[in-house]
Amino acid sequence: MSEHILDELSWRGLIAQSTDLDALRADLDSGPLTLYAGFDPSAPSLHAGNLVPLLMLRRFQRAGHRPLVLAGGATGMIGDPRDVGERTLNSTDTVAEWVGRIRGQLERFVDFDDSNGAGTAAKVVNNLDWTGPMTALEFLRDVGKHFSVNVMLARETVKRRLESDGMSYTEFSYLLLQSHDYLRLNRDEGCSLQVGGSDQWGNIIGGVDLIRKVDGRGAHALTAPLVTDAEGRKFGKSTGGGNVWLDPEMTSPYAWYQYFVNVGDADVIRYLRLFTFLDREEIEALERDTAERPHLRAAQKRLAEEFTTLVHGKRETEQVVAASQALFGRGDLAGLDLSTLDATMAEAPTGTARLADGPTIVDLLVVSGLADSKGAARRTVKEGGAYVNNAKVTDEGWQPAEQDLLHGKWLVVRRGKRNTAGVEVVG
RNA sequence: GGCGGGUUGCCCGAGCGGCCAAUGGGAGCGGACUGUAAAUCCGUCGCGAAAGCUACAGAGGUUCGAAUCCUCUACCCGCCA
Repeated sequence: MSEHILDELSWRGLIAQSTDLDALRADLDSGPLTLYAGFDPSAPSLHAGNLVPLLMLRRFQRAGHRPLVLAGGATGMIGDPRDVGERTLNSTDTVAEWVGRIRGQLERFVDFDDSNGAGTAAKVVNNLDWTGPMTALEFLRDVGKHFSVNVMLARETVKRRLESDGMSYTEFSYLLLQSHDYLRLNRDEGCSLQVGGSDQWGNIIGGVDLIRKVDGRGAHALTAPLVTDAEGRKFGKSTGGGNVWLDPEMTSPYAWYQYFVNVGDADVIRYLRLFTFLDREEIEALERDTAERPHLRAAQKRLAEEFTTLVHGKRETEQVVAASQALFGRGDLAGLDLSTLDATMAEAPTGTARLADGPTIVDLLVVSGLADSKGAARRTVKEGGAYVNNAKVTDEGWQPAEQDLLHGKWLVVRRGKRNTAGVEVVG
């Protein structure tokens, strides 16, 4: 008998808040239970943080339960209130396009196969399907009547917003929409557990309350902690700024891998528990490795490899691992054979330059995307952070010569310790 | 609808009509240390080689000169109706 799903979630650190866990356990044990998590299209792609609840659905599915993945076609039109301020509404077209893209990503993480007859095949739903046709009067009478403004005003986010820049009625209503989703899925799909990030707790509980008030039934809620790094910063905001996106056009697989291979020691073990399916023994072994032989970065490499495979597939992962080894290994770049070099450059960010134009190191840093402007590039050189083919360049006017080109066409340009790119020299 | 307050660089936030490309903090970036880690310390932080250009919600105006004054517009906040 394998470990109970709730026990697994517990040691992985995936349980932040919950309704009665014993009651949930009893329901889980009495057969396949239907659960859901929702994902709003607030961007054209999911980001790494979204994977915590998404993978949680997968963990439940592996344990014999049935996941519903909800794409927030309706809630995405409204916007979940956040602490910082009122959101700008996205156009209907934008939301529709983003829902489509996110839906495609969601589908990759759960299993739709029902051939084993266990009744655990996943299903994707879109809350626009039931929210869209609802009239304002229906919404106010059937949903709104069950919510107390007094209670809503007491919510942390609402309080903070009222103290700062206020909040529109639109965003204030978000809770009702999500609560209604849970009610609908409870009725139509027999869904009795909603999971999400801990910032969703209030919204989830709103649904639990609504189900009890309207249908007199109990429902469960479970949240995972928001992923932050050891400094408490919101996950995915460090390293070059910006989110780490699933869409390979927005965050290349190479960049994704690099992000996770650079995770700090203080975070890596926790991330392994949150983002991978490695078992407890394996993670504990990596924890010992990190403590005893930190310079080998075994845990970081394993995390990056596992997580990249999960998101971008095995083939792509092998390529970015090879590329990373080529660029960061101690091996001499000149010793790489052409096919390895070409393959590496296919993964790394690259730019092109013409030798005839007499590009300087400053130009190379800019065309490779390593520097945002010539001024920034010049600064990098001045600060001693510029390298070509692993050799430091200190002269702003330095220009590559024919014999600098690897295999007659590549220059490997680096800014600082860990930002590397290729420049293909033509003509 | 009335009255009052606000809108500054990635974020927060200061800013006397000239000395403001704009104080300070955070983030970011580079260096030293190490391990493509953390912490720490140092440096840096609109674009441009420079002249200069673009910037302080938007549009006009006053002035030799405006982020700073005036007018209108948009958005936000508060109080009153």
